[in-house]
Amino acid sequence: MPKNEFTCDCNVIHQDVVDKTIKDMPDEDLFNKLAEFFKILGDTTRVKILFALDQNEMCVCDIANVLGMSKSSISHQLGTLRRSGIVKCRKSGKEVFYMLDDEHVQKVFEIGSEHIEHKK
Amino acid sequence: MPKNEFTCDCNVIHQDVVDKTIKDMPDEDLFNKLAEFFKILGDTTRVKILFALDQNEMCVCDIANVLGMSKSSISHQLGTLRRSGIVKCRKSGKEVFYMLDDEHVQKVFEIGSEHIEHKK
DNA sequence: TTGACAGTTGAATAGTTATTCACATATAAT
DNA sequence: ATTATATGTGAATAACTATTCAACTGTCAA
Repeated sequence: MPKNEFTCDCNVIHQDVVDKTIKDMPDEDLFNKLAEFFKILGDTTRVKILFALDQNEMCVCDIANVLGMSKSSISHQLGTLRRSGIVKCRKSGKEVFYMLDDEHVQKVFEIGSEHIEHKK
Repeated sequence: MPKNEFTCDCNVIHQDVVDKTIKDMPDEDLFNKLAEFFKILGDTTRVKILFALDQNEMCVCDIANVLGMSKSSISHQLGTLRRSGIVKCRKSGKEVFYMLDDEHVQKVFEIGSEHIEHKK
């Protein structure tokens, strides 16, 4: 069994499994995008915002009040969520209404909740 | 409309929506656990490990070879995944085989992939 | 036009975290 | 016993990020 000295610091122990797994691994790009998506969901504030927006579209001040946080903080997070295509917004006078823009978020939340319930 | 000066820095604009949303918000604890779960999935290395383990149980060296990373780094990440109840392991001589311990991970991956495909 | 307010944004700070390094432990083989 | 190897782990570093702060834009009303 050859040592992969250029990629890692140990021998391949189960060559067949390693080869087959490497062959079946998707592109780096997919892994990066998947991780990015979950990273966005991996923050308590953003999870709360998304949960709230799943019930009603809301303006920044409303969300700030629901979460008990500053407008600025909420606005920063909404920017992050918008840039990643998870929420979208609609302007109306001085207010900006945010809403979900991704039906997958609800599903992922459901399954995440199942995971939590299961691990109790 | 009263100013919530102790919780945020702005007025409530849509009192009805805010009240209803606050009433329907789950416990802080659920949000924290959800965010924790997604945070675990929000790292390229861990996503790759989980994808690999979804195909075969593998020892640390195998995973290190598949990902082209150091044993130590992989071991640290496996520890994180194990502590969060997403993978489990089985010892066999000098080797430790890791495998998935959560059927929700596959489902969440599927939906995450759909999200990515959808956003192209 | 002036003031008030909704929202945005860049910089700074504080906290978190992934990887590396060095070392420790455990098991198997000689 | 000794050596080699498989894995684990604490500390350190570097990179990343959430929130705050201060300033700014845009819109409405007086």
